[in-house]
Amino acid sequence: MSELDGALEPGSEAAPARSVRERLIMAGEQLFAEHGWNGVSIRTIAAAAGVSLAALNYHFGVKEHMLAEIFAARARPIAEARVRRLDELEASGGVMLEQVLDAFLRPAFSADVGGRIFARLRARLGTEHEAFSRRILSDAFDESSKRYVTALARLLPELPEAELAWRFHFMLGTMVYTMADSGRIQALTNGACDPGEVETALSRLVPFLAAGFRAALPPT
Amino acid sequence: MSELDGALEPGSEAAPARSVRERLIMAGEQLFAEHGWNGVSIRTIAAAAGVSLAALNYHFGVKEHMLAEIFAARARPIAEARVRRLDELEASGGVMLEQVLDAFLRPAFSADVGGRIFARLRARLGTEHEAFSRRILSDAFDESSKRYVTALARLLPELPEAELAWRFHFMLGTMVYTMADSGRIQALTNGACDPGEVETALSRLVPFLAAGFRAALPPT
DNA sequence: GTCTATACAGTGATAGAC
DNA sequence: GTCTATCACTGTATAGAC
Repeated sequence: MSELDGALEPGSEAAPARSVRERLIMAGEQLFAEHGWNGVSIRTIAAAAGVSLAALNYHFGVKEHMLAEIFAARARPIAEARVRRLDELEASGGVMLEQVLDAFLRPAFSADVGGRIFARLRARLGTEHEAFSRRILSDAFDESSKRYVTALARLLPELPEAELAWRFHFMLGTMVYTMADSGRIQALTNGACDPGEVETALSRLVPFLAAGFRAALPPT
Repeated sequence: MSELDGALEPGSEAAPARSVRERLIMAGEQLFAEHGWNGVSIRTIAAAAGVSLAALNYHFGVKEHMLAEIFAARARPIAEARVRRLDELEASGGVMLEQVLDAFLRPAFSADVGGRIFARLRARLGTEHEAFSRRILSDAFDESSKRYVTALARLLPELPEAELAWRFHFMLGTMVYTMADSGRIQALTNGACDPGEVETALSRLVPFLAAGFRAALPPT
């Protein structure tokens, strides 16, 4: 972004001279991940990035905006991966429900870099219902999620629209709660189950959800 | 609790003279529910209860302890109702999976008084994984939840212990996420679905979860 | 034991100079 | 764009009255 970056010799990735804004975002992401939203002050973040407190405030205004930018930066690749996988599936013809669910869930769980960081952030936003948190989530995920709802509707044609929306909502609950890794399952199983293992969690989650999506309609 | 309460004429419920501690807890519950954990200061709570700041600190020490007491007060009746319903079910003989799930979920959703208040608190605690939050949840729910895991294991004898734990964990995810009412389902359905309606949510949730619990084991 | 008054270090945010 | 200085406010602690 900074016009100074161009002066670096080519081939030197991870350029040591990043813009102030980038340094702040990197420091913020790491510190928020380590200590949580309230566990770290913007002063600490500014110091870690080597800038002054007011410089941080100049770039982000309020603390929440900083979180929003960090979140959006991580969320976009996830939403894009979801859409790409769905495209591939639909192009390949006969799609199975399990494949669609895996395509939706896997990018969120994998989250190439800094997975845990993003996961807890996502979980926390999912439980707030202030306008600010809603906006962050909507901007990041509404578009791709609606594509999945459409795809699921085609796979489950007998399911009324509202019922499908509920089941999609339930899926989000299992996903967010597992990503949050609150320690509840460890407490109940004396540590036998660990939601931190991506493949284990997914191999458990997908069949569970697929059965739920296919469940017979409740008697009205 | 206060010995002054006895002086009131009988039949006057909602006694106007409560102990300082009770007034603080009532004010704290309402304000936390409205504005969230960080949205309200202990000064505000103390003022709402008509006592001084230091009096609040005398009773609760740190802010977190106040939340813990409020949560425990709401959680205990829920855990008790769960155990009572399970006792009744088991005493009546032939138990259906759907009945067990309903018995577990309904008390959390109903939460006779101040339902929303508690629901959001529960959801938020479910996403924190600090030792403090874990302890609150464990103290409140581990015992009754383990009874349900046992009951479910009897109903689903072919399910390995670990698999059952995962599915129980997924159920908690759908429950907490629905109770949190984050607005995601409204965003995706343009407001057509409202998780705030207890009977609607339960009638959707129970069949979904029952199918998930009954799902065939994934191929190893 | 219960409560008040007061003080303190640290927070997010802002104003205005450079 | 970035700084210094400062603001109102937070959670917490203590000393002492009843």
